[in-house]
Amino acid sequence: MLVNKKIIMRLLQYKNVLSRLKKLGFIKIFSDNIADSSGTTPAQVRKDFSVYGISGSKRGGYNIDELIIELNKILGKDKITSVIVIGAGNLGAALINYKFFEKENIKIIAGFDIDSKKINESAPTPIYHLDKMAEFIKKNNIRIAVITTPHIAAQQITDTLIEAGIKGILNFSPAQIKGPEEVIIQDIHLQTELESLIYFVNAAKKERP
Amino acid sequence: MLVNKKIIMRLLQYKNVLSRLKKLGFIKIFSDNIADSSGTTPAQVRKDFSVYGISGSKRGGYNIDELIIELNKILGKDKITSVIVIGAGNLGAALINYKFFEKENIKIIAGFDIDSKKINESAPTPIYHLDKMAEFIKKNNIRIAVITTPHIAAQQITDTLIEAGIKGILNFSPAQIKGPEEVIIQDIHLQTELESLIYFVNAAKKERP
DNA sequence: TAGATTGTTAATCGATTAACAATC
DNA sequence: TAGATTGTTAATCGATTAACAATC
Repeated sequence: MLVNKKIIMRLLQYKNVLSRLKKLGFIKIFSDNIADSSGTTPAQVRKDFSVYGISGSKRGGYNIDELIIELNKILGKDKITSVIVIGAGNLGAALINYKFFEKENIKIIAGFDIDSKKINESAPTPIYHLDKMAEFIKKNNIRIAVITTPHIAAQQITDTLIEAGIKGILNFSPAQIKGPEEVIIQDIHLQTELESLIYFVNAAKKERP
Repeated sequence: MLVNKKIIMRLLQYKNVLSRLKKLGFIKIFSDNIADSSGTTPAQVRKDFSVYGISGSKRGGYNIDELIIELNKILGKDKITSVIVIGAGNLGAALINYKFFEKENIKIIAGFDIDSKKINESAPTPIYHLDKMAEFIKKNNIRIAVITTPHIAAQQITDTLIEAGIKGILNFSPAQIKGPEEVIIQDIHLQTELESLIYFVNAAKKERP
């Protein structure tokens, strides 16, 4: 499944970077500029564009408005996607209140938790009890869920989510959750990311003390 | 730099998975078990072990205790690493209060923010004003920082961090921050991750509607 | 024009997978 | 022993990079 995740991640990154460069007043842009502000190389940028049939003008670079439109078309960023968050602990609550998503047509419309202290059905983004999750997904036709629960709960919640119709899961729990092939599961292991950073810093220190 | 990030991420994952399997009572373990609970393949597990000189016994698999010890040795998980978090907004506050790190010898010892409302120097993990950051880093010999500030502030904070002695940065801001080659910068683009998940779910829907 | 940049092909590089001999 | 699993080599696969002709 994740065959071309890397290229899609880069295209999304280009799109996000271009919006910012546009705000700064850029009208024309070169593969070199894009690469620099996306953390990749000009050759990579041109290659990615080539694969998806995006072309600029030789010598003149790319028109930033046209580029953004083309990327948005490829990336299907035309309609709003509703997302729910399972687990309203520290991380879950943070994501629920994260403002950056809405700009990109992503709307977190509800949170769910098993702890009655966390529940607040009248908040701007309501937090419901886990019991109401399956029904909510079906009623609102939700396809995407974010899991921020502890390890122990993750697989059971995954099963319920998929049963109710969820097709994509962003998993922040350390659990290796499993589902049928057609459901897409992407993991973000915060702990492992931080551990690997520490590893490489220590390794570099050993090399040149 | 990130040459072998993938293999280190997997070794860390194995280690984390093994601790859990140990708690479940496993004494011997096979590459097959490890692969299954880490989301990889048995061949990959054996290959990774082979690269780092870890061996088990043919037919008998691996002794879980010995394996954990070897992995911890390779991964340098013997001493506690202190980490600071810059930005005490939703995400920053969540990470500061995230309990899962401490088990892995990672201690978040302070947060920093520019907003005086966020400051609380007497909290269990104190939040200081940004002005005190450089001095704090030097005084406490901090090497690792996590950035959760908005885009606009990220590069300037990065410069200050590096100037003060930080060697590794985990960057949650959407900015492409830059530093000297010897400083390790790892990005986690939450927005892009979620967008890519949505992309693939939509793409799959088109394939089989 | 001269110089710079695109677009694409071919070469390289590295990581994963397959396969299987060794052996417990 | 027979069967299962490791450890390692070779084959495959895919992604990145280099190079350069086309051309604005």
